[in-house]
Amino acid sequence: MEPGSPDHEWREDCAPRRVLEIFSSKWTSMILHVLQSRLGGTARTGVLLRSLPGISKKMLTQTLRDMEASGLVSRHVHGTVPPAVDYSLTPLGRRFVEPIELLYGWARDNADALDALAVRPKG
Amino acid sequence: MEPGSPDHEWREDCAPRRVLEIFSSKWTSMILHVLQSRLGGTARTGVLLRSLPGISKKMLTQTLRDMEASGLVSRHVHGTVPPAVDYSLTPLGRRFVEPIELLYGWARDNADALDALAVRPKG
DNA sequence: CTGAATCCGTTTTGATACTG
DNA sequence: CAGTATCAAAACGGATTCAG
Repeated sequence: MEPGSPDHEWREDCAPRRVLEIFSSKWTSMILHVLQSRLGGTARTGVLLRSLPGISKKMLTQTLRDMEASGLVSRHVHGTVPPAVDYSLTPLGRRFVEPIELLYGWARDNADALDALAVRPKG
Repeated sequence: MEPGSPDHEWREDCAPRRVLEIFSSKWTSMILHVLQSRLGGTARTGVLLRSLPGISKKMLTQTLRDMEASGLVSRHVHGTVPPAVDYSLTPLGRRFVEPIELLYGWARDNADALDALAVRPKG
């Protein structure tokens, strides 16, 4: 066989690679998941913060800003004291919940394979 | 309702987060995919390089080293001239191909949602 | 051909303290 | 409570050089 031809021409802007970009942002998919688990797909900042052990306030805000710019969530500010802000899934955001739940579902069903992974989470 | 309890206690070492680590490495899942598409789950360095437009030799080698340490691939050196090295999926690696194909399949079926994403790939 | 080892700059992530 | 500023560390990634 002539192995010369790169048949797996994965263009840099192909669909799978675009999806990967969502998962390559450390917190984006987890935020979408938490929002999805809430009635109305909405949660306040503090809820998100407490639902994601390990995230810092800065990364949460930063990631939410990026997600808003991408059209995945919408931001709602209530003019109250003390301040209250909540974030909701947009219709686009709701679509991306699907592959995320698919992936997380596989993970829960295959925890044993993950235990076999020789690499521990960072530490 | 008392909203005080963080019911979505996502421990930092839970299964979904462990899977995310694979996808948060830019090339890991793509390498697994290319290997899976080959008979025997094996490919030589040059094939991988040509199959993944945009990857550099350095990142390929580095990622493959990490994957070997994680137990996802095995490295085989042929004592020939010129040198020949190929990489194969381990049984563990084959398991992780499943969620990857799941995700890529969703991406291919939902390219329209990806087009709607306001954020373009980097450039 | 494979791939290790530099140097270097960019991007991402994160801890901490601070403002309204 | 929500968000910002600052500083630091880590990951990422290209270019180059060297070796088997």
